[in-house]
Amino acid sequence: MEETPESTPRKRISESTIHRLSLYFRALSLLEKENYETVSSKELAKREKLTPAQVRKDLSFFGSFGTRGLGYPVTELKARVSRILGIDRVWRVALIGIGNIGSALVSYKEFIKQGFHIVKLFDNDQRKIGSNHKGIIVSDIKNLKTELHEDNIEMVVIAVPATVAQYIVDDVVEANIKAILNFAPINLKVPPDVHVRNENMAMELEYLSFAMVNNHMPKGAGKN
Amino acid sequence: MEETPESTPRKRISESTIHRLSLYFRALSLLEKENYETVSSKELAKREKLTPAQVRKDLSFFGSFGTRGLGYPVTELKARVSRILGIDRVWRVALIGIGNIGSALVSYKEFIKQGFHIVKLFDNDQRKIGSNHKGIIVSDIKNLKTELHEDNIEMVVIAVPATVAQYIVDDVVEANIKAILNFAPINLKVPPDVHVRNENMAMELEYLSFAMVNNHMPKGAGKN
DNA sequence: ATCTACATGTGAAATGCTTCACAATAGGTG
DNA sequence: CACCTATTGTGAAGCATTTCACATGTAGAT
Repeated sequence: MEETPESTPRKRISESTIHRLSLYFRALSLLEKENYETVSSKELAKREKLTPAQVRKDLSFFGSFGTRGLGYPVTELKARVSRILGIDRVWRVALIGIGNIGSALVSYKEFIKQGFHIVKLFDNDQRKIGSNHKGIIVSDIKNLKTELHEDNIEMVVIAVPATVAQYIVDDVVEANIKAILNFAPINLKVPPDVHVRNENMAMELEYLSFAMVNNHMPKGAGKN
Repeated sequence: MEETPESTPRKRISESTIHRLSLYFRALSLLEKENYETVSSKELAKREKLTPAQVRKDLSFFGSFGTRGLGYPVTELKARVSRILGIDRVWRVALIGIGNIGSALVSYKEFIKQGFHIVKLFDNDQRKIGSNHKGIIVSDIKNLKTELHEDNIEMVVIAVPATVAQYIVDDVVEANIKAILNFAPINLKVPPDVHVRNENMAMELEYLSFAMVNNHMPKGAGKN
């Protein structure tokens, strides 16, 4: 049979597909631990509450990784998915804002597991600057631009209050960073070539609230 | 002109619309602080990087809140959106797992602001049980079921390791809780009438990673 | 060698979501 | 009052995503 290497696809891949790739990755990691050699789209779908057709279609955007009658080879597919997601490498990440959220993220295991290494911390609070968090010394945010550059940072996580987030992002953008994960509940303005993803933890609680007061049935209810 | 009270709509509201309601709410809160009396769909859209048509369509699912030629009354629309989302009230929330993430969430301001009151904490670690976090004493997870019930908890936030999350959720479900926000990177199995929303912070970094290695243009790039 | 069971990969259909475009209408101006 | 500008609310069109359904292919059993 022919090798089909995963490749950058011609068509634009949807946001949902990319998010599902993350789900496949985590399911495959587990399957690998459980010593599965192959897995069907059906099983993969069941584990992440998706449909088999969706799993197959998602994967098919990137190549043809399975064997008819058998399914997908777990270890190999995991490697391919991690390659597609770009997490088959280490990313150098800086974290700005060592408050509640920031402190939690420094020790967040899932980041490390997936190659996101927080190697730099920034804050503006004199009591925090110079202190040590998990082996990293907190830098003064005044030196943001120069230090981001000197340390070859590729991604930045913003965990500062909404009121100052935009000013900080402006500096981050000037430091030529192209990927920002934002925890501040505000819409950041950046140039068109900078990627921003927002993490808004209250939003999902609001969704639950909405669902409760509107008897919104959970997705997939009544399918089993 | 006629009053159009917001009402539970006939059609199923999409997940994206609900999430955008959260964005409208936060934009309106800001506009209110800035003493705007009215706001157009155009301005609202600009502030949250959406399109005016989308704003109008989203709102129209719930009623007719604006005035042609003028826009929407800020304070009133905010009140209506918060009512639609069910955040015009207090929700009694329990938080399970007082690790990195859990500790951060106890002090997370956005929750309180929107009516999500964490009134109960649980952990299984003897060193943590009995300790005081922001005025709340950590309970033993052994008493989960009874205490959730006795304290009229309506929502639960799960911030425990993935390996034990399912066991805990089983108890939560038995305690008749219908809304769960899950921070563990695992797909929780629950009965069809229980709402689960997942918060996976690594997922958004993976998206950024994908975007970077695939020169995936940011959404909306080239529109300005 | 043939048959059966299983499962992928994929066009095409179905469904869902977003954007368009315009009638309706409010408010201001002369 | 007539007119002009601004902006909503909404069917309908356009576009995107999901699901269907089946041809294709593999492995194992007899």
